[in-house]
Amino acid sequence: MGLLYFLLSLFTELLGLKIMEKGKRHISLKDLAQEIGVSISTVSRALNNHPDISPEVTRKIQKLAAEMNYTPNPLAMGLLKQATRTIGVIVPDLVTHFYSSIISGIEQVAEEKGYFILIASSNETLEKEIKAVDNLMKTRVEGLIVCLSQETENYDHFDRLIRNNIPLVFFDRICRKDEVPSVVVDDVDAGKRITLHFFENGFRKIAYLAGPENLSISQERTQGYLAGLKSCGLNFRPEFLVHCNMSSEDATKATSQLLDLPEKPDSIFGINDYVVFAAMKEIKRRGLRIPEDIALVGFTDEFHSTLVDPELTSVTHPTFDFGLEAARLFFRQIEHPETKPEQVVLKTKLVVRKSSVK
Amino acid sequence: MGLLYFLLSLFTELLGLKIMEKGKRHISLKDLAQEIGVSISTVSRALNNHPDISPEVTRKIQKLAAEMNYTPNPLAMGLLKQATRTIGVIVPDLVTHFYSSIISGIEQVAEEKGYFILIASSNETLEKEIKAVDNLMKTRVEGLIVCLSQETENYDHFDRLIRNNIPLVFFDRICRKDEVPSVVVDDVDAGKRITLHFFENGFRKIAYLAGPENLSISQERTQGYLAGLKSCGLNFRPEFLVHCNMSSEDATKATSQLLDLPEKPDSIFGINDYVVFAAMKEIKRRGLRIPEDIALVGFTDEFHSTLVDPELTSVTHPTFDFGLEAARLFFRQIEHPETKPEQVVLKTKLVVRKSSVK
DNA sequence: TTGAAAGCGCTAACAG
DNA sequence: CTGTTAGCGCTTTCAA
Repeated sequence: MGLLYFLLSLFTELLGLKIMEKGKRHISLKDLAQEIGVSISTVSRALNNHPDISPEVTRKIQKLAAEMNYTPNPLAMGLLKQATRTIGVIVPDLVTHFYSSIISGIEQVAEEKGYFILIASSNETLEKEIKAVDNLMKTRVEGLIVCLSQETENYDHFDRLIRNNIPLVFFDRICRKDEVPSVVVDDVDAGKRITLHFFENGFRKIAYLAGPENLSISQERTQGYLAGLKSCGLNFRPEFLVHCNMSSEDATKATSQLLDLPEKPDSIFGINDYVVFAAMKEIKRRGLRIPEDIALVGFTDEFHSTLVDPELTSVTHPTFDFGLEAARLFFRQIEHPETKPEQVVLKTKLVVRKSSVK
Repeated sequence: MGLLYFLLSLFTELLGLKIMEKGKRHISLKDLAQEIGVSISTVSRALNNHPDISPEVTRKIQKLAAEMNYTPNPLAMGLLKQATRTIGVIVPDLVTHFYSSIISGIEQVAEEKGYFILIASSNETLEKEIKAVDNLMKTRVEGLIVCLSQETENYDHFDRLIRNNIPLVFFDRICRKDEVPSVVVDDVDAGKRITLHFFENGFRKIAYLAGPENLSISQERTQGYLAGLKSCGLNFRPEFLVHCNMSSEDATKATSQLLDLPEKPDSIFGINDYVVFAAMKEIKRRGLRIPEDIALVGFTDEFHSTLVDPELTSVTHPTFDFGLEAARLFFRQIEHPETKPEQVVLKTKLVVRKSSVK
């Protein structure tokens, strides 16, 4: 470390700077002002290219600022402007490609607008979701972009935000549809399309591993499932609709339940990656073949669908666009607070692979 | 929204509060002071349980603060204390379970200490890594916990931090070993163990899909690989050591290269999830069987190892502990700035599954 | 026991 | 063209 200090002081001397003592982490306007011998406001103006300041002074100040790599203190700016230029994002988990990709989309728009995003995971629990909301609000994010946890049935923690006019956007798993802008996919349509796809490929005993009943996506896809059955002229069998949560364990149990039925289904679709993969493992564990004995379709991402054997037919989301749209809705609120809540519906794609075609 | 406003005003009235106008997002000490009719400093002291303030006043103020759910403005605190209680974390990607889990570990310690973490992804590129460092420093994080991107060979952006005594911790993929505390695993040992494992199971033509040459983990595991070969009495064949980056595409190409050799390897181990899964796909695509024709071992997480077919023998990291240790090293720097940089080495585990046993 | 004032870094209205 | 001042929310001397 001695060497480093030597280098530092050398560097300081070369620039002929008075300040920049050891340990000084950040340069302030005051530092620059003292260095040059003008007032703080002159420095501030110069850096903001205020026309009042003489060109040479401006140049000189900007040069020094660059050399000392001055960056405005966001805390001071935040305090002053009462705006932190930070968005909080809450997702059910960070491992799933789905959310990571959405976050990238949000990030892109945020960056264009000069905003940062603070990411928090609810780990699919209501408790952590509430905590995340509280923590993010404590840090004075300007608003939140959220995908509900699987447990969330009570919305008090969001109602508080709505009451205070704090910008909020829901995506995928949503609530308070009329008060909060949201981005979703055509879940009803997706559920229906899967059902039709099974039917067209000769499957008649179609089962659905739905997620928690409280989730909007579960409900909508169930609607699609029912509509699909109807339009195929198939009867709905209650025992073929099983709810489970988004964990491997629970999904395995639910799959078992289906496979233990006196009359087994010949095809299953599941609501998310964990559910589908768990189903696949359980089916294989029992020595059943996919798709010959049981066909399988899921909602997953490209990468994992083609990783497993057989490759999985699945509904893929336009995840990146999901993020883009969510961020856009967010900034619409920031920039035009009076805009009415809008819901953006994106299209999904059913990508057919081996797991569902005999 | 009309209803919500009504409820808000009702709520306000019930509490008999003068302030809390529409649109007021956050309560300040000033608000509380005005409400009660004391000075700001009295409120501040009361909330900090300063002994000077009379018990009744203290109680009254604390009650009001709770009712109006006052939370101190972290921007103001940060400005004042010159400490944001925020840590920046930079990982190569967010999709891999490995990093998500490490982040959880970091988060746990951070939370205990009352710190927040800001997560950024380098997307395995140097460019985004540098940007992430700059952005995080701009937001005045107190320091960084970093896993290098695969491209990082130049460390200027970190040297700047080191020069300024900004707390820094590297994990897994590290550099500046003597100046910066770090957490790694016994990579040499892991590489050696895999090689021995292959040997013990009858494989003699052992190949290694190494990552980028500049990465510490690549180098160390290569050492282990070489040591392993030696202790088995096998000769090192240069054509069996192939470098590739951490993408599926590149890994597929590298695998092809191995499989195109006049004398193919009978076993391969790869450095990370993407590499291993790409290798698996390519091996299968060519109609080769695993493990009969080619055995496969990788560094992956539990979840994905058991997802694929055949289940994958792999080295798993104690990811959560990784995060815990990294965070601890970080706080050691915050709390005892003079401590010498320390390197923590964690143990890996070789979990044997079907992909490597005939 | 409490209040007034300064200062953390910054901008903007107001003076010169 | 440039400096002075006030204030964003908070803690902490210093005064009373």
